[in-house]
Amino acid sequence: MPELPEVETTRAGISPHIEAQTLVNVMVRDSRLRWPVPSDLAAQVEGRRLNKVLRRGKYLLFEFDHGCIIGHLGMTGSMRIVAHDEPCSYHDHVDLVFEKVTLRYRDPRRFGCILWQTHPVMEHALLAHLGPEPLSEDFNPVHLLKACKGKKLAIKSLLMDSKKVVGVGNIYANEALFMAGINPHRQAGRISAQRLGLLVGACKLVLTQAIEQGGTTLRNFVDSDGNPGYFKQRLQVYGRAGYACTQCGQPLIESRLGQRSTVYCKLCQR
DNA sequence: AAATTCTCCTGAAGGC
DNA sequence: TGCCTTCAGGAGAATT
Repeated sequence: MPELPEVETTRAGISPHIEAQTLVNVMVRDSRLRWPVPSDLAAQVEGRRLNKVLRRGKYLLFEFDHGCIIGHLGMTGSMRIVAHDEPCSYHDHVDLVFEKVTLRYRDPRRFGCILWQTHPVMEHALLAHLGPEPLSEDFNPVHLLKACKGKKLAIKSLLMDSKKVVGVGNIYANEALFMAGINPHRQAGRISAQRLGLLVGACKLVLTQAIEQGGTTLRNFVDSDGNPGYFKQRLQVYGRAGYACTQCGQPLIESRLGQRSTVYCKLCQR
């Protein structure tokens, strides 16, 4: 399930292969994604030169002079560079055919999207109200303290709210809260500034490490070359319910928080 | 306004 | 072996 590190791994993997190339053909085999692939997508971009592949949160932005293709991998999406004659298979919904290679979008569960936005791209409804990037200076203890002030919802839910900070999904929210020693169920407004500062640092560290490892492969995430990520070996709590806490040895607890699997140590996280 | 629940979807995993 | 049920979850939309 792609989170920010997986999306960044994808962006870094595909961009050198397609930047500065002309997009010669858009092939939509199945437009039924989270939102329909725009029927005018081909007309917008065919024959145009791709400038850069950017990322905002978990959105990939394929930037042309006049606008951007906005892509999201949802739960099970992936984008790979393939040869023009590579046979496609079930769930390979969209191909962006460039001069030298094809970018292939695959998404079995179809929770992702492929959209078009004429510049300025950040005015798109999906992008306009996003919080700061977690690895930027704008995500800092003061920002998080302000976001948490007076809030009664669980800190984990707040951390996963893209209006507060983008890119922190379920896996890394669990991991960051463990690293910071904070119980995921604790009300956001009832955490000291100092501990929120620790949490900011934990988010940055866990995301940075995951990017260095090429992301986390749980079920079917593969990067742009079809390789899995290796961060799974580093996970401390996610997927380890019932197993021993790496700090104190007590069995880790699993609970549900906003329909999300939440794993933590009752002793180490308060 | 804030918080919670619902919704989309398919493959994997577990039970019998 | 095979069919059935349950579960996973990104995040916007709908509801409380």
